[in-house]
Amino acid sequence: MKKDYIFDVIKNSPNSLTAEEIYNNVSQNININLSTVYRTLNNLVDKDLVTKIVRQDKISYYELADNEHKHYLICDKCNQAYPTDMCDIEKIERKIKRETGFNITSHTLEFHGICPECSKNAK
Amino acid sequence: MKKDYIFDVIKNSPNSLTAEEIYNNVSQNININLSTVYRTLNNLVDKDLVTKIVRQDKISYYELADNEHKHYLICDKCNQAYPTDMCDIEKIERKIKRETGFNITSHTLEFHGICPECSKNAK
DNA sequence: AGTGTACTCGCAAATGATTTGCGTATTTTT
DNA sequence: AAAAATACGCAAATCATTTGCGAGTACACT
Repeated sequence: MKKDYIFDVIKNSPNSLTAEEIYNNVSQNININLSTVYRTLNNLVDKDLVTKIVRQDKISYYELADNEHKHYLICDKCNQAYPTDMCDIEKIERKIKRETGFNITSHTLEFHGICPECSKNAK
Repeated sequence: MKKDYIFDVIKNSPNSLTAEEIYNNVSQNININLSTVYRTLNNLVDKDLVTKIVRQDKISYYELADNEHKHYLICDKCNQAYPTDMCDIEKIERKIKRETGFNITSHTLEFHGICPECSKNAK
């Protein structure tokens, strides 16, 4: 099953990948079609094995699902996403709920900037 | 100039609008083409007169630019975006910078849930 | 008024990520 | 092994957005 190849790539990647990156990677080993990658990815997401992340650039990124609540530091130079678990938004959420009555179920947070690596290279 | 019609719609709208909503609105008064709307919108964004907001649904929303730093409470029922200025992320940003060296220049934050209105209607 | 330059627009076609229909293969169930 | 269910490739469809091009319009300078 090609699903296994796709899932393996995701499991072995330290960072989130686009469907195309996954496709390129898997293609090195077997014949596969991009639509199969997308279909499989949606499948894995439905089964909560993989998390789909929609970033501001309108491209979706996929990574191994884990229960940790994470956010990303996205470097505007190299476009890499670095996960961080620092997130004290719960307080803000409580405050909003208290003051507006809006019942928050989730949030997305994305930081943009320049990663240490790119800062270094810029010099 | 059709730009004025477009800018007017944005100015007079209490909430952010999609390109299509703007197109529909302007179309009631004058003949206009969707591509003109998009072109004009990009123009206004470049001039910092209008802010473009990319939401998780991959559709862009446009609203009058103001210098206030805002975030949105997005209702998953009615899909309306309610701005909020509650945002204490600066602390988190400082912490991240201190601990990772990542130089953050901006962030995006989006809350999802059910707005009071929809909560009420659900009953 | 005449000419040149620069926008402004409409239209149709292109884009690019993602999805879908459909027919064929492959696997799983009985 | 036959039937039922999935998986897959391929080509075409989607959908928001962009772009090329050609015509129309405005402004500037002589």
